[in-house]
Amino acid sequence: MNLTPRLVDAAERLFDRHGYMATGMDQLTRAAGMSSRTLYKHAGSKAQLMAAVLAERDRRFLRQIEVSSVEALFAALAGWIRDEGARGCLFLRSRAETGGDIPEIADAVAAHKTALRQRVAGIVAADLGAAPDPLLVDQVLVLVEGATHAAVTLGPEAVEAARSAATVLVAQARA
Amino acid sequence: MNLTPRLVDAAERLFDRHGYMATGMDQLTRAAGMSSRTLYKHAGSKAQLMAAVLAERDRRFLRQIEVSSVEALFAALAGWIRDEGARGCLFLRSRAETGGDIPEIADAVAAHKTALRQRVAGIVAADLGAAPDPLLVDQVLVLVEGATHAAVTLGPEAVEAARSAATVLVAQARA
DNA sequence: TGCAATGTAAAACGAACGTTTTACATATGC
DNA sequence: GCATATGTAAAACGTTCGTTTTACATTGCA
Repeated sequence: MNLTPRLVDAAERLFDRHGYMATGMDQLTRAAGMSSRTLYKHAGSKAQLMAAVLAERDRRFLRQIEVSSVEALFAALAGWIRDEGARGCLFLRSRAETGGDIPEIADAVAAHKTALRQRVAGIVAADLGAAPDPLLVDQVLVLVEGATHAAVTLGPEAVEAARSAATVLVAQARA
Repeated sequence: MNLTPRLVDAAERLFDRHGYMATGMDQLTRAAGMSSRTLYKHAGSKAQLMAAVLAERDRRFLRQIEVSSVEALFAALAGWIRDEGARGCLFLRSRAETGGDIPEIADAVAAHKTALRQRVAGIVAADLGAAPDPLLVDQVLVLVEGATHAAVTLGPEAVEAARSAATVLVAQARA
C-alpha cells in the first residue's frame, strides 16, 4: 500500500482540474503510467487514492504557509494561487462532491481543516506576540477561505482584498 | 421546455446534497415524481436541468439578501445558512465538479457571481450613503464567500466572524 | 365522438463506471 | 537456476450512466 509520487501527483492534477467523480480510473492509470492492477495494489481504491492525494496536499499547503505574520500568510496564499490556479479548496470540493459519505475523504478533509485552523491561530499569535482572541482567528480564517473562493471569479485581487482586510483587523487588535 | 417547480425543487435538493455528478437521472425522476420521458421533455438534459436549478437559486438567494446595510447582509446570510445548511456555494461547487467544461453550468455560475458582486456593491453604497471604494466591495465579497465556505467546518460562527470583520471595515471607510 | 397532446411504465441503447482476473514478462535474491 | 515478487496488457465482471424509444393510458378541446 505504498504510493509512488508519480501516481499521487498525477491523481492530484486530474482530481483538481476535473473533479473526483468526473475522473475515471482509466485516466488515472494512463496519467500515472501504470496498469490498473498495479494502481490498485498501490492505492487500494479510488477513495483511498483521493485520501492520499489530500494528505499530500495538506502537507504541501501547510509547508507553503509556514510563516509568522498575517501579511506573510496572504503573500503565501497569493503565491499558491499564482502557481496552482484558483479553483477553490480541493478539500471542500471533494467532500461536497461525495456528500460527505465517503469516510476516507471526509476524514482527510476534517483533519486538514483542523490543522489549518491551528496553523492560522499560530500565525496570528506570532504576529501579535500574544495569545489571540479566538474571534480574530476566525476572522482571518474566514478571509483565507474567502480569498481562496472569491479568487475563482475575482482573480488575485481577492487575495489582495483579504490581505488588506486582515491587516486592518490585526492592527486594531494590537491597539 | 417549461419546467415545473416540483422538478426544479427536487433537483436542487439532490444536486445540493449529493453533488451534480453523483446524482443520477433515476433519482431525479423518482424525486420529481415523473417519468424520464416527461423529465427530458421539460428539462432537455441533465446539464440544462442544473442550469435551471442554478437560475432559480440565483433568484432566491438574491431575494434573500435584498437589504441596504452590511450588517443586514450578514444577518440574511446567517438566516440562509440556518435554513439551508452549510455545504459551500452550489454555484462554485457545480462549476468545479464539471471542470468548467459544461457551458450551461459555467454560464449560469458566471451570471450569478456577476450579479452577486453588483448586489454587494449596492448594499455597501446604501450603507455608506456614497459610492464605495471598489476595494471595500471586494473585501465584503470576500467575507461573504469566506463565511459561506468557512461555515462548512466552523458553523454559524464563521458568519459572525465575517459580520464583525465587515463592520470594522465599513466603520473605518466611513471615518 | 374523436383527434391531438401529454402523461406513465418500462425496456433498450451503447458507453463508461470501479474493480478483479487471467495470462504473461521481467527482474531480484538465495 | 529457481522461486518470489512485481510489473504490464487486456479482457471480463456486474452495475450504472444519460438518453431514447416503444407501447399504452389519460386528458382536454373541437
